[in-house]
Amino acid sequence: MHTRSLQNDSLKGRANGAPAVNRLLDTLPKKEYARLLPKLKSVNLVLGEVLYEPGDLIRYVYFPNDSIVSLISEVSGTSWLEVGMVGNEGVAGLAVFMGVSSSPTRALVQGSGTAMRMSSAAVRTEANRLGGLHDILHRYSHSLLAQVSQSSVCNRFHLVDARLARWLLMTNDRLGAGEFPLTQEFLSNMLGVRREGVSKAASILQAGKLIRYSRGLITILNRRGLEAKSCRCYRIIKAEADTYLN
Amino acid sequence: MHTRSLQNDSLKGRANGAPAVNRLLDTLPKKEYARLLPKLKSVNLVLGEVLYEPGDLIRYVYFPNDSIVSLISEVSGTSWLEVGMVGNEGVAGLAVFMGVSSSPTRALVQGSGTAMRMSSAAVRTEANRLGGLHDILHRYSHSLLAQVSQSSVCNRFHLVDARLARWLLMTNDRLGAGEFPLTQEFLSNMLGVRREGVSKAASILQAGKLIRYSRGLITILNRRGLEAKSCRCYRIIKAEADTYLN
DNA sequence: CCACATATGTGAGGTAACGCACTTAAGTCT
DNA sequence: AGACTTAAGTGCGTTACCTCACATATGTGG
Repeated sequence: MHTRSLQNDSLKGRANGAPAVNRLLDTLPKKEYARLLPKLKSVNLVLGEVLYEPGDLIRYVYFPNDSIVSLISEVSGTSWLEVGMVGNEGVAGLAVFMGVSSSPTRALVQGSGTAMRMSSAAVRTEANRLGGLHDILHRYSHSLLAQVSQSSVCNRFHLVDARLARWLLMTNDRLGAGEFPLTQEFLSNMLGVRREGVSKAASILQAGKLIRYSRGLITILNRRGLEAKSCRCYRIIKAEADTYLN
Repeated sequence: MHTRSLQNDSLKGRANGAPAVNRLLDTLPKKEYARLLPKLKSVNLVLGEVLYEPGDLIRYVYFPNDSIVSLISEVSGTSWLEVGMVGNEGVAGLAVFMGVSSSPTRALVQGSGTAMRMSSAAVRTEANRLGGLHDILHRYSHSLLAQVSQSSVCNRFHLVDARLARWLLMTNDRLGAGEFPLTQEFLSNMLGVRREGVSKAASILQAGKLIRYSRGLITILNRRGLEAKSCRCYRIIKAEADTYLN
């Protein structure tokens, strides 16, 4: 739809100079990681890029470092909703590990950055080998299911400004940066509300000095405040994502 | 909350005399099934029974035959929402297979019937053995994630009567029976709407001669009509659940 | 600098669902 | 039979969000 080319300032606003690494891969024993390394390739993901469409053969699986991938579902051709968010705590393309070659959701790059890419064939091989990667992918699967479940509840019950706050916090956690390019139009597809609804919600957050935004660039001014404004879902999802990594 | 004891007429209204079996276990090669059999025990699940609470240690994993288990999430102490439904196409307690000992959702028996029960310890052993069960549980994980994702979208966008129609169809598919005991109060917790909302939606369906209900007993009168009334989400979820079983 | 595209703000009218307070109906218990 | 409990229907004011139709910015390219 709008896979528009976007700014190449993906590193702008990075919180610190430390290179972000995929935390899931980072849990692996050195030996196992060394074995996987030849199969991993670092790639740049750009905002708006589609990694795979629903039903498409998934060619690669992506372990984000400082990028973010949104898993989104379509409804009736016009509306969209993000059902899951994947950052350095996880992997996009889990279906392949599960022995399925496609996914019913679309994987859309929602935050520019780098990711480690592995071919689906290599992932399938790894899926048939017990060990560290196998185990951590299992635990991540559970974590992702928990995230999607909690988001489902959140999308059903909570007000748009609270959900926007949660979403910004989750993005901030994964992107590392406190400033990122995102239009309200884009956000409306993530939250499953009209653009005008995002406008209103964003105004509320800006009025509270929690964020600042202008023409597709959002800056987080007050994380604490955002956490207070967001629903408990943020903490619940974060807790689940943090603990599975041990 | 209301774990009220319920009627023992769980077999009433069964569509046909054929004993329902868990389709997931049914895909296993005879040899593997024979190996698992000693670890499986047939148990009766009764409407309202809680198999595990959020955070609880999960002791057993359940492969429903003709029973149904709802996975539900709590919001702010008062509201509930079903995030997933498990029948003979799946298993309740997948977290154990994923190497996690508890789940953030509550597993509530939503349709009485039998299930095959396996201890968590046995499941953990099986999880570390590649083979048929391992593979099918992988594919089921993907299917469940798809279901939860699609439900999330559905809960966000679709009208209560369409969602009720979908829910009744999904229950009908899993329970086999065209008649089942369920109060509107119970349904309101599944759909995440007020009891009055269920009352209104159910009236609409009854006015269209699609269902009949009275004091906690619902009868499906016109499946075709229900399918027309429900949103496309029903077909999408069903397709995903049917194909993963090959 | 000016046209133009894109991003955002706003207001009016509509609606599905909520919250609340009831009533009505259908079983159950003694 | 009568009291009681539980299930379900109804009406009303409120609300968050939607739909639609604009107005107003803020960049960008010729």
